[in-house]
Amino acid sequence: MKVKNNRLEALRLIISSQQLGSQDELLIALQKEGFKLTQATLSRDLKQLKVAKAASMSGNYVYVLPNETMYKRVSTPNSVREMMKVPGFVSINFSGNMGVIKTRPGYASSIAWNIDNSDIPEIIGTIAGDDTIFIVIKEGVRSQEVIDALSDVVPNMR
Amino acid sequence: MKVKNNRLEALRLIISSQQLGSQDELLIALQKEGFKLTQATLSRDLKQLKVAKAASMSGNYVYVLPNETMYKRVSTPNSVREMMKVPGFVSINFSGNMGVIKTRPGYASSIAWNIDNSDIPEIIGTIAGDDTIFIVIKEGVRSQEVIDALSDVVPNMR
DNA sequence: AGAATTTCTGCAAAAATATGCAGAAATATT
DNA sequence: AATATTTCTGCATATTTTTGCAGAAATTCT
Repeated sequence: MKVKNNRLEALRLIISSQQLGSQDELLIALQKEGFKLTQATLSRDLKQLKVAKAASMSGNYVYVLPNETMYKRVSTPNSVREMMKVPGFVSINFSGNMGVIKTRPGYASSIAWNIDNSDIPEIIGTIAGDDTIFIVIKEGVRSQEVIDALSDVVPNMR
Repeated sequence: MKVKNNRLEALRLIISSQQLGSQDELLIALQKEGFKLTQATLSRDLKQLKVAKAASMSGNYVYVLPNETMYKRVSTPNSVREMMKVPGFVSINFSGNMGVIKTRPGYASSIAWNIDNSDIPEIIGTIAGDDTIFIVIKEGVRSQEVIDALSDVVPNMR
């Protein structure tokens, strides 16, 4: 849907450049750009973009774009959490039979080496760049199984 | 003021370890810790801590702690697009949930950087060699949607 | 193309959040 | 210690945000 995507993109641009503090303000800014929508739709757009509202230095509220960091949680009994403790590890996400690990710059190949040399049957192979690792997962294996296997097998991952 | 500072600290801890989605939930968590306060006060505490509420991956809302990055603003609304004006794009093709971008030699990492930093929700990660970029596409997203999103940030895409 | 299915959106109402005000509590001043 | 000053908080209410629902628009399937 072309219109909506454009609108989301515009919204992102608006938020990344201006300090607006209510949905009404955002709404007006969007309408100034030629988009026609209600506050309800805007609320949904914001939810989809994961835009957050926080207090600013100046004592007002501002809408802010999301980033990795803000979703980090500590001490949850989740194995992904455990993996966060690996030096350089940033995040892991899945799509279909692929997994993508994000690392701090320079860490990808070292982490990928650990994975390769752990003989995890759920993983067919990996390829590493500087801060990203691609993982190809065996057909029919669920992502949670991969996460479990990774946090179990890979040495010094926790 | 001892009590308030302790409360703010506790609030921070709670938010950094749990995923709570409304002030009432936070309120309950705080009360479980022995703090006595109303929603109004909590609202003020959150404002002071600059805690933000954003959508989570799971479709709910979560309160998140602030970080530097989220207050960054760019000078002109179009600067993102400006930054993307990098020559070198050659072609793009898809297979399953993967995309492959061919570039002129040496341009891949620069274009991939632009893609990564434009926060395109349809793309969960990229990896770049010298003249090739691999892209992993979010589950359920069609290739045309990716092209649409990319054409905003990669010049000469179509 | 036409039907079936999915996504999107406005409306209206519910739910959640922010805030003016006045008194309470804490801190500073004399 | 008493008084003045600043900070904090609850109450009640205004404001803002979210959402169920039903129809519209778009997309996918036959």
